[in-house]
Amino acid sequence: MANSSLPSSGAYLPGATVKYVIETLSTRIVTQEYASEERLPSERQLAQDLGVARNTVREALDQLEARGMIRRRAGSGSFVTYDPDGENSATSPVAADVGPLQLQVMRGILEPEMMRLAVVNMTPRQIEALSVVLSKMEAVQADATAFVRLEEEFHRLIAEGTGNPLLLACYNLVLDARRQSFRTAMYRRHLTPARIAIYQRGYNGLFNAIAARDIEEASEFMKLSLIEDQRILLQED
Amino acid sequence: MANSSLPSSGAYLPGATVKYVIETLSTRIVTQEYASEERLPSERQLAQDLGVARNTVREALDQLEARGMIRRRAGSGSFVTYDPDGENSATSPVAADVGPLQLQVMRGILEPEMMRLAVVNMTPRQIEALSVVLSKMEAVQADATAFVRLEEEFHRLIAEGTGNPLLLACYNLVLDARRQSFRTAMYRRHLTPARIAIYQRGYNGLFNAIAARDIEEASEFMKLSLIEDQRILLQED
DNA sequence: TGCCGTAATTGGTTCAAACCACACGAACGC
DNA sequence: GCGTTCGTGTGGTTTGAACCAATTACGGCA
Repeated sequence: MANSSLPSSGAYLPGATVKYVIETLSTRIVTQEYASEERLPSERQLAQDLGVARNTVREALDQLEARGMIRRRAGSGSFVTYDPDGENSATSPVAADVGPLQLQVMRGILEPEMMRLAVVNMTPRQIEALSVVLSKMEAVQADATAFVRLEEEFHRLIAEGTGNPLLLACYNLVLDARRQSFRTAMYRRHLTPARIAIYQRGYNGLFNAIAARDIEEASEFMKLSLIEDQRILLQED
Repeated sequence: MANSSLPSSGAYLPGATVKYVIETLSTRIVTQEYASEERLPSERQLAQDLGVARNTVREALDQLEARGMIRRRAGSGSFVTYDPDGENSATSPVAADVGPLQLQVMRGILEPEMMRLAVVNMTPRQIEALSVVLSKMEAVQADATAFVRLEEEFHRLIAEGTGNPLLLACYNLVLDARRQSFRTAMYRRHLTPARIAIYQRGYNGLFNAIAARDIEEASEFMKLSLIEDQRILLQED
C-alpha cells in the first residue's frame, strides 16, 4: 500500500513531522512491507518519497535504531532487524517475568485512570495523531500482527495524551510486557477478521468519545476493551 | 573566555565538532565555571562563542541532557543540573521531567491498589522484612534524609509484596521520580522532628493493618499518607 | 499601584545544501 | 585470472536559515 498520503492532504502538523515519519516507517516494518533483514530505501530516497527533508528522516531513523528496529551501516544502508515473530526484542528485562494475569491486573489499575486524564488533557494535535492511527487500524482486514502493533500505538498515544511523563514511562513498561507476553501469540490466534471488526468498532467508539471529551463514554469503552481481553485470556485456560 | 581555540584556526576536524563542544561544555560544568542550577548561555550565544553552528550546539546539549547534566526549558534557557557533590546520579532519565503534581497523581493511582494487592499477597517473610524497616524508621529522630530513604524502602517492600513484577517495575519509576523531586523541591525542610513523629505513627498503623491483613484499614492509612504529602506539596506553592 | 498586552528572548523543529568517510562493484591494468 | 583503482551510492557530520512555541521582560493603560 505504501502511501503517498502525505500530511499535505489536509492536516499538516508542524512539530509532528518526525513522529509522522517514525509512525510510517515502523508501520511498514511491522507489516512486513519492509521485510526482516531487508535493506530499506536510502535516506535521500525516503526523504523524497515522504516529502520531508533528509534531516527529518535521519532523526526518525535514529529513533528506530534506538528501538532496535533497524541497524545502519555507513556506506551500505539501513537494514531491518525487527523480527515480527521473534521472541527476541529490545524489551526491558522485567517484561519477561510478567505473567498474563499480572499484566491484566496492571492494565486494570492504570488504563481507566489514564483514560480519564487523557480525555481531559489531550491536545487537538494529539487527537489528530490518534485519528491517524485509528484509520490505519480500520484499514486492517486480517493482519493480526499489524493490528496488535497499531493497538499498542493507539494506547501509547493515549498515555502520551495524559501529559504525564511518569505515567507514560510506566505504561511503556506495561506495553513491553504485553508485547513480550507469550500469551500474546495465542491472543493473535483469536484475532480472526470477524473479531478484528469488533475491536475496530470498539476503538472507533473510544476515539469518538475522546474527541467529544466524554469521560464516562471513553471510560466505558476502555473497560469493555479490558473485559474483552480478559475474557479471551480466561477462555485460553 | 576559556578558549577561542576554534577548530577554524588550523585543524578542522569534521566529525569531531560535536565531541569538541560536549567536551568543552561538560568541562565547564564540572569545574563549576557554570555553577549548579545556573543558566548557561543561550544556544545562539554558545554557537557564536564556540564558532560552530547552532545545530551543533544543540546536538551537544542533547547529549548533555541525556547524561543528566543539564535540563532545558523552552523559552527560559538551559540549566545546569549537575551536582558535583551529588550523592546519587543514576536515576532514570524520565524522572527529571516529572513534576511534583504529576508524581502525586501517579502515586494516587498506584498506591491504593498496590496496598490492596500487598495486603492479600505478602508472605510472612516479606512482612518480617517490612517490620525491620519499620523499626529503623521508628529509631530516626531528626535525620530527614535517612527517614526519606527508609520511607522509600518501606514503599518498595510493599510493591514487592504484591508479587507483581510489573507493578514493582512501575513503582520503581515512581520512586525514582520521587527521589529526584526531593532533590529539587525542598521537602526535607518540612520534615521537622515533630512531623517525622506523625509519619512514624502513620507507618506504624499501616504496618499493623498489613500484618492483620486488614485491607480497609491499610487502604485508609495509605490514603492518609498520600493526602498528607499532597498537603505539604500545595503548601509549598 | 496594579494589571494586561505586546515585544523580545529562548529552546524546539524543519528545511536545504554541502562535504566527508566508508562500502561495494565495475572497469582497468598487469 | 587476479588484484588494483576508481566511480558511485550510502550513511555521517556540519552549516545556515527560517519559522514555531513557550517564557519572560517591559511598557503603557486603568
